[in-house]
Amino acid sequence: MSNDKISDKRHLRSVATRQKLLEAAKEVFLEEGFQKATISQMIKKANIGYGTAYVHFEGKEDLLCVLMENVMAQFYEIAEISFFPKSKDEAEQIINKQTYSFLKMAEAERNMMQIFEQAIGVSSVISDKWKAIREKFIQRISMDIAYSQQNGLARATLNDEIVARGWFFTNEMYLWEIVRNEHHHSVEEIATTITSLYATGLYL
Amino acid sequence: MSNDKISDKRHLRSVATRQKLLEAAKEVFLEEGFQKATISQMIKKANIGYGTAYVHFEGKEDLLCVLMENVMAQFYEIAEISFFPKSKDEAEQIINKQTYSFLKMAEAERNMMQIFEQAIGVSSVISDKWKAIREKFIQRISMDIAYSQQNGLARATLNDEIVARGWFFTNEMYLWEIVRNEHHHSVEEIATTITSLYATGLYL
DNA sequence: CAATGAATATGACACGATGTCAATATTATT
DNA sequence: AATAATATTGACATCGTGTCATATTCATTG
Repeated sequence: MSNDKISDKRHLRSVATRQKLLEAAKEVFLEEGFQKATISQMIKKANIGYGTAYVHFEGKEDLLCVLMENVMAQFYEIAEISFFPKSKDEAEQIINKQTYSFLKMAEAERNMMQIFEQAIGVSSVISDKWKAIREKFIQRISMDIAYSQQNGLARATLNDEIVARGWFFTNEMYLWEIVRNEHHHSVEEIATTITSLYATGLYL
Repeated sequence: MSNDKISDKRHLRSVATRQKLLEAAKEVFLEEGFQKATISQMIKKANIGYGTAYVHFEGKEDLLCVLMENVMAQFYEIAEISFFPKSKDEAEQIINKQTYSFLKMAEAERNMMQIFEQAIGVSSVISDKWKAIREKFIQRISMDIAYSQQNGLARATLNDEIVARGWFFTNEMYLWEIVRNEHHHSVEEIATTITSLYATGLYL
């Protein structure tokens, strides 16, 4: 009766095993990568019964979704950065900051982002999660471009959505390069270079 | 003795079964997608013994590699388009043409490219094939940028490789959008818009 | 506090896909 | 005709998955 569920011993045990499994899953994912990782490995490492895993999660994908929740939330935060520039230079400055934050996520969360990238190629559930993030960014960027065009800062002849998608694509692909540690330049240099190219191309 | 292998009945039979399997594989891939497609299905459709498949190919991935050979060759051809502009306008024109050819491939080979994209996310062999194509393009674009910079046509302050990668990434992501039929604009409009943005940003 | 019921955990099982291999069949050569 | 080389075959072992009937643990009720 008191505290509803908190003091329910069964519920407490349930939460604990769920947590054990999540931690084991993270370890296995990081050791094996998404594809080679198996539920069986995670179950062994978590010291629970085989069937128990399926009580708490639907499978590998579901497990990873939960493990990536906080990272995905951070992306949504970055997408929300406000954008009301009064000049071309201010616009470039804001964009540069956003791009930098975006790419820095790749470094900060590299390990799990590597798993995430592998999973995107395999699991439609995970892929959809990332697509939602992508569309969120593109929608925001489109609005930013439209705002700049209405204020006479940006070339109005260009279709905002096409530009927004193209711009995000550059950012996204660099993100994955950095995640894979395959980038040959500093994140700062990449951010400033692509931002400069973009701002010069779009703004007047 | 005559014609070495052409008139070898055994060899002829071998080539025929290999071909039967390739054709069956293509059908199954297109019906089921890369992930759901199974070797067993292909074998059944080709009317050959189970083990026979593994004599000719190492597995699904290997099969798809062969099926994509001609498409991949076409990408390499597009990458080779010569680039010696004498003005900003001429540069934009050449770039637009190349981008258009590139994106048109997505439409022309949509069905198999869809399978290819799925496979890239799953198979490291296929993924490497695409990475090689990507690096080929980026290398060529880098050279083109350096050429323009040396001739005073393009902003020399920008790092050519960073710009080249960013530019190709935009192209590539649009390619996959078109492959998936998820683009909301005509290929022409996409090509001219992103080219205009790029050329304005890079050229003087 | 015993008994009943609900929530949780368990592992044996059936299924489907893969790749291998010893045996077989077909064709070439001697 | 015998032998060798090449190509084909399907049964088998293996592995990962997801389900489900059963068992266990805990809460509630009379």
